[in-house]
Parts: sequence; C-alpha cells; structure tokens
Amino acid sequence: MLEIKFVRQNLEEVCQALEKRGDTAALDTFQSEESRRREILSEIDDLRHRRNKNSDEIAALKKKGLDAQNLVLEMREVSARIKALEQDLTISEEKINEILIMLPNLPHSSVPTGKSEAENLVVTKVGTPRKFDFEPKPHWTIGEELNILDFERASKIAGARFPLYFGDGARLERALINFMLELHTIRHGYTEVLPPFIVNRKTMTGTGQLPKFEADLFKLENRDFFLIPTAEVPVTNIFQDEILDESRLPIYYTAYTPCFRSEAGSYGKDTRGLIRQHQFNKVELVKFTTPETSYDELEKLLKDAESVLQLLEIPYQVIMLCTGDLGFSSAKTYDIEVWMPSQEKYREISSCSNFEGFQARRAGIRFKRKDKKGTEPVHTLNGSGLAVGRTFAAILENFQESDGSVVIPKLLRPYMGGKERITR
RNA sequence: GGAGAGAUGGCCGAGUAGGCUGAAGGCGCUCGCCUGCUAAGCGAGUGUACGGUGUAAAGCUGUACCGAGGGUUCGAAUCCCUCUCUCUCCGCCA
Repeated sequence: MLEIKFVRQNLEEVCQALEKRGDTAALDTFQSEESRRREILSEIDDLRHRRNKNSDEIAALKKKGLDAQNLVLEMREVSARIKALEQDLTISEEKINEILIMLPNLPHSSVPTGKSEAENLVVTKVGTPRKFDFEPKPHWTIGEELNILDFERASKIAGARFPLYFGDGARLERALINFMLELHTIRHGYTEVLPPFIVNRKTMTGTGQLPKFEADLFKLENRDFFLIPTAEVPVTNIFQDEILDESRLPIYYTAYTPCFRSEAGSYGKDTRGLIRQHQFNKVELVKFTTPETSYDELEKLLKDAESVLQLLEIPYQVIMLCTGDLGFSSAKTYDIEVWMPSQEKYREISSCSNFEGFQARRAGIRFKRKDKKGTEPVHTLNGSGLAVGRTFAAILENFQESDGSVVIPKLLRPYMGGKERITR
C-alpha cells in the first residue's frame, strides 16, 4: 500500500507510475474523498474536545453538589452529532481505503518502461545450453519412463495439475529442498523458518495477495483461511504490526513450504509436466532491511538464488521485468529463467523482488532508528531460491542421456546417498 | 468438542460501586551527574497513529488507542453484548 499522505501530495507521480504499469485508478475520487475525510475528522476532533472539557466540568459541578442538567442536555446533542459524523468518517475512510488498497506499488526508477514481458531486459546469461546428439525429451516423458513421476495417478487422487513423485523422484525433490536450505543457511546466512501453510485474510492482505487476487488462491470452505501461494506470505508477516529495532536489521529468512495456486485463467498453458501445478514445493528467501540498503540487498538476494543453478551447473539467464510486467506489490523484480532443452527456451524458476515499504505499510512492519523520533516502514524483499519442481524438471531435461537415464548433479549426490544417476 | 480463567505501555504489574489514569509502582532503555574501574547511587527522559501549526527538523497543539467490534451514558480500561486470541482441566488425536 502507498501511504495516504504520499498519494495526496504526489498525485501526479502516482498517476504516471500507474500509466507505466498499464493500470488505472480512481484518483480524482480519491482526492475529493480524502479532503472530505479530513474535514470530517477535524470537525469530530473539535466536538470531541468540547465534550471532553464539558464532561470534566459536569464532574466538577456534581462533586460540589451543583446542578449540571443544562450542560448534560447540551452535551447530549453534541454526542449525537459526533456519532453521526463518525459514521460519515467510516464511510469516507472505507471509500479511500478501497482505492488505496488496490493501488499497485510504484516502479523503481531503474525499471525499464514497457508494456509487456516482451520488453523485459535480459541482464545476464550464465552457462551454455548443452548440445544434444539426440532429441531431448520433455521432463514429463523422462520422469514417467523412469517411473519417478506419475501424472495420471496424481489426477486420479486430486485432479489435473498435481504432482506425484516416486522412488528416486521423491528423493530428488527432497534432496533439492535440503540442498537449497543448507546452501542458504550455511553459506548465505539465512535463518531457516518453517511457517504455517494456512493463513488468515489479514496476512494475505499484508503481502498484497488480497483483496485483488483472491481468485488465484485456494480458500478453505466456511473459514476465512487460505492455503499459502508462497512462503513469502507467512514469512513476511512474521513481524506484522511490530516495531523492530534498527539494530536487528537486516533480517534474512529462508523457508521451505509447499505452495498452492489455483492458477485461475491459465487453462491451456503448460498443461503437461511440472511447470504449472496447483501444488508445488519452493524454498523462499525473505529479507527485512532498512530503506537505504534494500537495493543492495536485492542484488545479493538475486546472487544467492542464482548460486543454486550455478552449483547445479544448469544454464540460466536473468531478466529485469519492465513496468508492464511487474507484480502488483513490487517496485523492482528480477526473474531467473532456467534453460529447458525440450522447449529450447528459458523458463522462469525464480522471481526476486524489492517491495520497498509497500508490504510493510500494509502489514504494519516498522522500525525505529536509534536517534530519531517515530517509525518508518521496513523494506521487504523476497525471491525464490528456487522453485523446487521446476528445478527438478530442469535437471531431468538438462542431464538426460540417450538411454533415458538422468545424471544427478555432483553437488546433489551427497543428498541422494551418493547416487550418480537415476535409471530405470 | 465440554468446563473454567484471562487479554492494560518494550517487559512485569496496579487500577472495576463509571469522571482528575496515556494510564500508579517496578524492571529495562537513553542522557546527565557521581565514583580508582566495575557495581551501586542520584537527577531527567522514555508509546503509537491521525489532524492542525511550522520551509523542514525540533517544538507546540487537538483527537484516538487499556485484545477487536458494537451498545448504555453528558462521560467507559472500568457496565452490557458479539467476536478473536491465550492459559488450565477433561475428551479426542499425529
């Protein structure tokens, strides 16, 4: 969420930012409603001031045994007026909030302007896609032929777009989770967190999934609970409504969780394989920082995520999202895209973003500077480190052999009991 | 699922026959003093949000906040209702 005062004082800038994103909002309504709100508020404050003073006076009169009836009658009217105004205020605040809560974040100045993903910027390419002397198969074929993936039975159990791993497949998935968690905790200084996989509405609103994107979420029936679409949600909300001491920052958390997405509106895209599932595993990186360090921290977070692919020796590229492709809450986002030989394309495997104070304001995560009065929102960042299912798919495709077996990346072998290859 | 207890400031903890309590007292923290060092001691300060004033910071000023929402009242941390959460006991359960 943007700060109400900021929007009021920088209406022009907010407008331009929205335009760059290809978004619109009822900002003229916002402006008139916001000035109305302040009018009501100051009238209420005046009346309440009067009420407070006169209440004291009534108390004083009564204490002396004097009659205060006139004043009581007068105050009865004042109170009624206050009550009416308070209702107006609530309505006005709701209107303003409706607009404010739907406003996306402002893109950072370094973000290229563009309409769609076609205008994203390739930042780096790492590794060279392998030349195959046979036709590389898609990962779902490899997985099914090795009996480590079974999409048909998965759909019997749950439905389309759910995974079912067997044997070395299940083990490889688990090995990847452990490999990533240990890399980030031991080598990169993150603290491991294992959060709830179900969260409430307030938490979903805090990170920006609600109210705008409810259709993308799985909601529990008859209860105001949602399945998390990413660990970002529970982990970022750890400090919801708290004031942190500046000395605690930056805070680095990493968390493995399953992620649940209803993928509304994605029918027909990536219908086969592990790329687009209702349930998938992910190791997430989350940071809480001061405003002055958050962009350096974003670069570091990106490197931390990239290192997973480097260590696994899988080719990838990093792109910077343009304004039109930027997520709702993000001020700047890098995507890491991994090479998928069967498609001869780079596919998203991680998204690393700086949300600046956007989520922190929604979630009430603030910090206090040592020698300064008041509080400021922290900056929150997160990135996948990485999406496990997609990494699994990339390994199958990039390390497949003509005989249908898959070579396990060297650094992963200790997590696979020393195994070097998955065979039938 | 059943029965009971409770939710007050960074923490602990007073305050319920409604008014002078943004909130006693203690701890912690900050600054200053004192002291061979440390400890102790002394003094002052120490919530958040929104509005007004101020070029801005500071300051000044008004309002709100004692789990959340609503009600009664001239006036509520204190009375009433609803909800949420925490704790204890019983049941169930990995």
